[in-house]
Amino acid sequence: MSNDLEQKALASYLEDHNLKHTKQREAILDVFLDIHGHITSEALYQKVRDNHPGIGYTTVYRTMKLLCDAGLAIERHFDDGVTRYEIEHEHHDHLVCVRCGKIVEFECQMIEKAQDDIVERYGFRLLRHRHELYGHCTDCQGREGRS
Amino acid sequence: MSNDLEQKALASYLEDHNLKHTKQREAILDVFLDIHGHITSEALYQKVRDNHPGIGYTTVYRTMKLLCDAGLAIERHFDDGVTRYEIEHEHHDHLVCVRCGKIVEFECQMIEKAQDDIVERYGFRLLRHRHELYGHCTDCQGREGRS
DNA sequence: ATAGATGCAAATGTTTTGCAGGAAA
DNA sequence: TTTCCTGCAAAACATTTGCATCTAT
Repeated sequence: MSNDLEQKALASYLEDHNLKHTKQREAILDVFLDIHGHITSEALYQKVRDNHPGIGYTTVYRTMKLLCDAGLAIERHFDDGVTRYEIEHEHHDHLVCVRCGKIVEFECQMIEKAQDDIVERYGFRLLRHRHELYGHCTDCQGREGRS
Repeated sequence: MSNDLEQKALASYLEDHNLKHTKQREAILDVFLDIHGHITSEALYQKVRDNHPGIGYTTVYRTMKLLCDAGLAIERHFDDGVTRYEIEHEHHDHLVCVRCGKIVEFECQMIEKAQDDIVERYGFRLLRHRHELYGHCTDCQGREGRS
């Protein structure tokens, strides 16, 4: 098992919450961790089935929600109505190529700071934000087509 | 008719595109313009029905898409999976209260500039962006509850 | 007369839920 | 042996589409 640390984190989350450690949960976490990047529910389900044919769609959905609660995954929603998951790591936002679907992560202190100022100006208490830039990546510029 | 300017814009858009000017389209635009703010498809449909009981859900959806194409409305998607529409006006982003649903518009040159820098750094060509800050508004801070 | 619009019902696509059977503690 | 999980099928939910009918031009 190559993702030992995360498997342990999952195990202790399950234990703490009186949930059960099942082979499905272990398998889904394992497949998910090997992806790196931003995977859709559908694609993740397919990958899971490759190695574990018995696992159902429902279990993948439920398990990914569990992994989010456990702090191992993050759910993302870009502009195409499909849920994507990524491995939880330090905060960042996204650049999305609307032609090839490439997703690049970025991080900008100046923007974070500006957000804080805005939130303060309006008297809000900030919980989270969502900042996505949509455009064409280097490879896709000059191309006519779509997707 | 209080929204004369926009009705004329609609009329000329329809004419230019060989589409027909119907009482439904006129009525929906009129109701929409009187809203100000960010209205969901559902709420808009209800409002439309108040004054025009015959109009169907489908027509509201189709007409709002038309109004977007005509540059009179903008479609927004926040984090709750429901489409909202607002009157097209100068560019801005949004602050959303996750308790009461209040939506506040903001605009920040510094952020816009920072975005351009990021996009350039990654070689992207920017088409649009989406920037939403989620939190609790002044009125909702200190409240326990939800929604 | 005819291209285009409407409204209903049915379809869609994604995610969630009910439930009976199955596995972990 | 009880509690929690699983997988299937069905439901949910917001939106879209097919189609027969109707209407603006």
